[in-house]
Amino acid sequence: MSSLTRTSYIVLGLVAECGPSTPYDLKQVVARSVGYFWSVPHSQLYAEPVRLAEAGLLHEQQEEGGRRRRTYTLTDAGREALRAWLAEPSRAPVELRDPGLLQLFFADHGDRDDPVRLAHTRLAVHRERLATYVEIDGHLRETAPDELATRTVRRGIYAEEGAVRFWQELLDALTPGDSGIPSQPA
Amino acid sequence: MSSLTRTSYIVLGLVAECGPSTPYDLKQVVARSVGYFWSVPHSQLYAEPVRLAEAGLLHEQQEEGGRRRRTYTLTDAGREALRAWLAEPSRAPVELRDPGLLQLFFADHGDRDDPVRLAHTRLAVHRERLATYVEIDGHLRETAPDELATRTVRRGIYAEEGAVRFWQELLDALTPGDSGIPSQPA
DNA sequence: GGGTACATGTAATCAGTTACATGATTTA
DNA sequence: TAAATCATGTAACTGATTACATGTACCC
Repeated sequence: MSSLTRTSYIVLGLVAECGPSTPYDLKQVVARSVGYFWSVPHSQLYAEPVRLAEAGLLHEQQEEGGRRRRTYTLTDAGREALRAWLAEPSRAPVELRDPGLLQLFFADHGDRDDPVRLAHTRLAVHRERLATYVEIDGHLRETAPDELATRTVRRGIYAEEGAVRFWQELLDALTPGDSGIPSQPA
Repeated sequence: MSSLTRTSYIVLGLVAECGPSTPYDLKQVVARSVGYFWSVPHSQLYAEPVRLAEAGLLHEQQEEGGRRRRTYTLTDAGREALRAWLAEPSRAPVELRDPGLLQLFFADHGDRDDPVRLAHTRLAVHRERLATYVEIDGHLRETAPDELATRTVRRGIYAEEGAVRFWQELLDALTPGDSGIPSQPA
């Protein structure tokens, strides 16, 4: 019964948000919300509610017939646990955990041209992600401009912009004068 | 013998970088380099080299007397594994995993004034981290301006700047007109 | 010479990942 | 009606976290 994990609060929060939910419901919601910045493998969305139910923070109800789906509801204790967590702002630092950055960090031990390819690859990844966020942002600004949760996507946008800037600068530094135009015109 | 993890490559990379190392050496190095963006608990720095040695990627040598410290060296196979990993740019996305952002995401289910306190707390955390990076950056620009690994700290700087911007904007939005100067001068 | 911090490791637990498995719908 | 995809779960493994434990050096 060790203290609750981040996953626990994600589940509690989502059940609070969405009302009674099955693990599959949670999976769906995660995939188009929190999952962008904090992924949870679907097997955890089956395992974690079981733990939370044991701890009395969720109520579990199982279908009689058919698939015997389990539906989870927030208990009062669960709601209280969520409030308590929210009331205590975390001081934990963000870890970037950027796989590309890791590869750059050790690039001295690879081949000469790895970093250029790395920068190209990473630029593509981040640009794609940035585009996704911008689109979501535009959509949310229309449909739910005031909600706090809506704001979170801006955090992603700034982060991706920083990443794009970083890799672009690296690329510029690594390919000096390479503008696509031959430097010695024939 | 499942495929190598990120931790594996961190260990391989650090041993490549630092030469023969004990787990404690690795712990020290991690704490003032990679650890800033990809932490590794020290117990892993004991466990992982054992696995890598079994896989033939590190060579293990144990002291005879005293503490019987174990020192690890890169084997040819290890060097090759590192090269191979570096040659294949990761396409995996970065996950922000910002605990504060998680709390903001679910803030609707907490108390009214949680978000303001959250923003203050997070601003402090990110400003502090930003200052650290700026200092490291200044130092590295003098001592090792060319190395690629040196560049990684800029990634951190941009990321922290984005974070500061985000939380500051949130704070501004939540405390409109609160400039420290009373709005109705007496 | 007693406390405190650094150095060095092990053990137990548990969360997370991966893989497997199968029933229900849709679609071609 | 076969194939593909969605829905719904379980099982096994293993890496990561936490806690424990002890030796050594330094400092007051």
